[in-house]
Amino acid sequence: MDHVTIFNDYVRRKGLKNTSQRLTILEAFLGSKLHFSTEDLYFRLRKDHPKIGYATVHRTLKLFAECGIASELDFGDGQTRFEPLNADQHHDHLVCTNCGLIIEFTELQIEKLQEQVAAQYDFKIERHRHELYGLCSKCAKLS
Amino acid sequence: MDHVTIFNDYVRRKGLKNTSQRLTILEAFLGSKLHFSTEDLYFRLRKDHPKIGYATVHRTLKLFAECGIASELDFGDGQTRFEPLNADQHHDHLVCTNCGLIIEFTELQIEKLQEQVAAQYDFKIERHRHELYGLCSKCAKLS
DNA sequence: AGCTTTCTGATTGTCATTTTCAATTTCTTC
DNA sequence: GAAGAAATTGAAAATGACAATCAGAAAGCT
Repeated sequence: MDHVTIFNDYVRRKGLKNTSQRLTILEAFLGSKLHFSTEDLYFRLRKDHPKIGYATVHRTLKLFAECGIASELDFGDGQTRFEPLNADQHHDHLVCTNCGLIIEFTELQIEKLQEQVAAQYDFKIERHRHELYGLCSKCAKLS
Repeated sequence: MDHVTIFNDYVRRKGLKNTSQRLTILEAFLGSKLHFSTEDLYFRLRKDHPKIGYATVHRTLKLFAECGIASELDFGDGQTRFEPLNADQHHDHLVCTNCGLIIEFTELQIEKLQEQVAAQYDFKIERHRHELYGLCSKCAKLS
């Protein structure tokens, strides 16, 4: 089931409406580079769709997160970022504190160990956040 | 070396001053329950020290983080929390999304795997954030 | 004690995000 | 297709945590 279908189902189920803005934002969202902020997407949309307001972009991205096709990222710089979410493959992030580069990584061992930790405390994990902050290869060499 | 000594050394080294407010806040900080916000500590101090302002509490907690006796926690609810930091033992957190309970955990295996992931990308980790969100034992039973 | 520097606390500023609200659009039901 | 109820939009204002400002107060060196 692709992102568009999931979104449409969600809209129908919740009694929401299909608007041209939502469709436009959805397309831009899917065709976007990863890890963008509301502002990023707003300015990108502005070229072809100058009438779409910031609030609408913001509300629609929250809607995407709600229905499970986007995940919200918070790298602690005061800006929420979004990325399209694929149900089947989870990943976490390395964040360069110097140049802002973001690398995605997958480590199944860590995921398993997390589950073990949670089990130890009789805790039911809904989601997690795992980010490694530091210097990327290039920035480490410069300093 | 205890927290008070570290702080005093830092103050001396940086040419800062020892004030009664800083001492008061340091004592409250060390005697505090874990994972509190600036606001929490401010209101707690207010009972015995009504003259200490919010800004001073805020600046002093940042100072603690700077000199390494506190760590700043961000659980994504829009409030920065603080906890006294012990140099020798790192831990991460389980956060109950229902009741707000916070459990600390340590898992050396995960720390090691993190290092391996970083090495793979030639990345130099400065710090990390690892949080598991979900339902604690009690809240899982209620729902 | 005098003097320079830092600190304090009330207030104001900042900035991303969220809410408001009137006008518009969607979508069901005749 | 038109009418009406309900949701949506976009501009603007509100919110809220955090950071900065600044005049008066305190610290600490000589």
